Amino acid sequence: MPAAQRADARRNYARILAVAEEEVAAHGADASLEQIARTAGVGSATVRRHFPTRAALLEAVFRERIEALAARARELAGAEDVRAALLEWLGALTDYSASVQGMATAMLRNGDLAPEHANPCVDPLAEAGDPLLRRAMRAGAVRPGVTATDLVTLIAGIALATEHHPDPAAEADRLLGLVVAGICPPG
Amino acid sequence: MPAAQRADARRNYARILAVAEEEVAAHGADASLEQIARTAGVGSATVRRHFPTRAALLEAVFRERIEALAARARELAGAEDVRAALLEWLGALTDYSASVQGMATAMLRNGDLAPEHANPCVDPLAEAGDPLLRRAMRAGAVRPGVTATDLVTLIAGIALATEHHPDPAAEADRLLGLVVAGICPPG
DNA sequence: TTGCTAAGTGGCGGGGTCCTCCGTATCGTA
DNA sequence: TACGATACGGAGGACCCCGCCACTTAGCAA
Repeated sequence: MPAAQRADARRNYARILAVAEEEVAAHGADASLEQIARTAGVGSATVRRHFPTRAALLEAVFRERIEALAARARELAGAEDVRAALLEWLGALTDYSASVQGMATAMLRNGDLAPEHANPCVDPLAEAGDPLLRRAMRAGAVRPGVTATDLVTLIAGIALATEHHPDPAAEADRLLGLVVAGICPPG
Repeated sequence: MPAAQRADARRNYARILAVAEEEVAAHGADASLEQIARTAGVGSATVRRHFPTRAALLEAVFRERIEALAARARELAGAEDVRAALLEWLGALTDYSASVQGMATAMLRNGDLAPEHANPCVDPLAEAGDPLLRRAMRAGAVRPGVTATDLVTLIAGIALATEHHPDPAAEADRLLGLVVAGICPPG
């Protein structure tokens, strides 16, 4: 039995995904599925067959990048300076979320109606960042009560909030700095 | 010369605005203009005539509330404890942004294509919060480099990021707490 | 090589939205 | 009351999402 999909199906999947990447990069998370189908040279039904929901497509589009960010977190988990390691990772996450169209939206828009049921974008990132965060907390470099999901959520929020800024990445970085340091000083 | 609009125009404006408030409260910032027109018993062109863009409609919908929040800021500007005053205002802003559908979106989606050209929702809030912030900074209660626009933007981002949470207002408050205190402790 | 079968495809139609145009009804005034 | 400017609303075009269904084609088996 052919457990795997047919060859043409796999080919179409790849074509659609490639086109979707460009289209999302150009028009954000609200890119037209119809347009993607047209550019990929397939019927719109075929797009829907491979990606039942818009969230599924966005997840696929950003999967590689998310995996790369997760890998970066694992690398940094062995760094000497735990605080610097965490901050570097947060910075990388912020840069990417703020500079790539649709990324932040994909993280925050819970495609399915599940209230908090494993967001396929936030979850892997939070899971990958968790060890980094725990190490930093154990070293006293992070205030207690903070979770990895909090950090990812905050960064996604910052990215969304700076989307219309002239230089989103720079502004997002600046805001991240404020959040890390806190609005109110030590005293 | 009738500088003012006609009586029926004023009536329609009010009807549309009232319906829009309900509709936005129910379906968020993406509420259907067509549906609003239908419920208000007017043609869709009439809606567009009074509110040329969706942003204009959202601004009108939230105008009163924004004004109320600005008034609260002016009240608090005379409070004894400057730090507490600022925090209370930020809390009020967060509560409202996170618990009312469409508010955060209205603040962040720059309707017109102007890059940073006076957002009619963020601007009045930032302006109203500015004295509060300045007083707090002068008293050393707030880290330098923070602007009122930063605060409003951050809160809007938090509100958007917690939109799909079971209890958005509570979660937003918690995240605001993290941001105020900072991720990294005093050391 | 040649059928055969089921996986895969794509076009079509329905329902919805946004937006613009333009003939018409209505208000306020002379 | 009659007129002119103001405001209205429906029609129509463009786009989009979505589900259905008849058709094509890949891949296995004889």
